[in-house]
Amino acid sequence: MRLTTKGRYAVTAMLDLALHYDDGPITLADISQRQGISLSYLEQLFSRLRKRGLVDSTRGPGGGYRLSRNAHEIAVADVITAVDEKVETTRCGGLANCQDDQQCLTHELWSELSQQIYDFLCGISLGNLVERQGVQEVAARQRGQASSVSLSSRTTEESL
Amino acid sequence: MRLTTKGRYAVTAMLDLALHYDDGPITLADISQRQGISLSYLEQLFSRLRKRGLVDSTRGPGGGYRLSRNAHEIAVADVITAVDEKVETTRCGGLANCQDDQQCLTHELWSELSQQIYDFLCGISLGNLVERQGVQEVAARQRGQASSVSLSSRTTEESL
DNA sequence: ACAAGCCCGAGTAAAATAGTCAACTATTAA
DNA sequence: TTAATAGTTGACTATTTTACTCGGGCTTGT
Repeated sequence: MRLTTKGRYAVTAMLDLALHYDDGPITLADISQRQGISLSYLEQLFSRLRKRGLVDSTRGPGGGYRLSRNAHEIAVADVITAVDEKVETTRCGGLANCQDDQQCLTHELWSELSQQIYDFLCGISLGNLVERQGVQEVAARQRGQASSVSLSSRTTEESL
Repeated sequence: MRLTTKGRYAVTAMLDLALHYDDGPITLADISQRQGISLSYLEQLFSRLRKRGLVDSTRGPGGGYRLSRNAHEIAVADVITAVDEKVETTRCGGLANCQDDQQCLTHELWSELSQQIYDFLCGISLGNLVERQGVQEVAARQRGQASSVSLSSRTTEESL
């Protein structure tokens, strides 16, 4: 299946956006610092998120990103499929041509698993996550430490 | 998450073993031909399956592999975890040290997903699969075509 | 004008995957 | 006792994917 750091980062970043929804447009630099994701990589991810209509962007100073709709209307599955191509466990990508142009012995199994995963991720929205105790705790911690480490050469601060 | 062709091949091969349980020990060459998996690769996989006690082996002519216990007592999850290391979706491998030695914002989510997947794969045994209509059909097809294509340089037949 | 910030595409190093190969050892049939 | 069958092991390798970086644009507020 396709569930990599790309998808994980995207969900984390989107959740960050959800948590700071009231603060107006959020810059990628902010997310980068809070979540420890490189700015360049975030740009790449948000390009896709924007194309899929999950976020709106504002350019220029004071600009940034914000969720395009209510956090409860954005499922984790939406975010992942926006950046990764698929949530699929079959080799053939659901085409059932796995073996000599015919369905392999375990095709059905992987199809079901894919569906299972997809359903699970569809059932959880960013809004759900925001409400969670655990998430709140981590978010509070992140507010505490004023973004100590800078990892990207492109972060705003010239700490080197 | 870790769900690759390695795991898929292993399940397919084990299912083949389950389907041909009554035929006595099954050689890897047989599985290779029926399922289109290279012999060398199967060797690697079965080495692990044996170490995990999922199959018993007999050496020498007439030898081969067989399931170590009833197909209903072997879950798909057992097979996958035997060859792949983990069924885990978190980056940190469940250690919760994802960000600065502390749990990242989405750690909980991926943990739950992992559990979800694991539960699903635990709930399905090789025995369950054998009983399925779809699997029966594919198995019948495989019996029909007397293993037309040989893909490995190491297959027994000297068809070249 | 200029700086903040988004936008975009190409390029790349490292890691993981999917597999190969060769040289064993054990067992059985002839 | 010899030859053939089949499992056993471990090292090695090509390919693919991942996870990025880089450099340059374009927009817009001040």
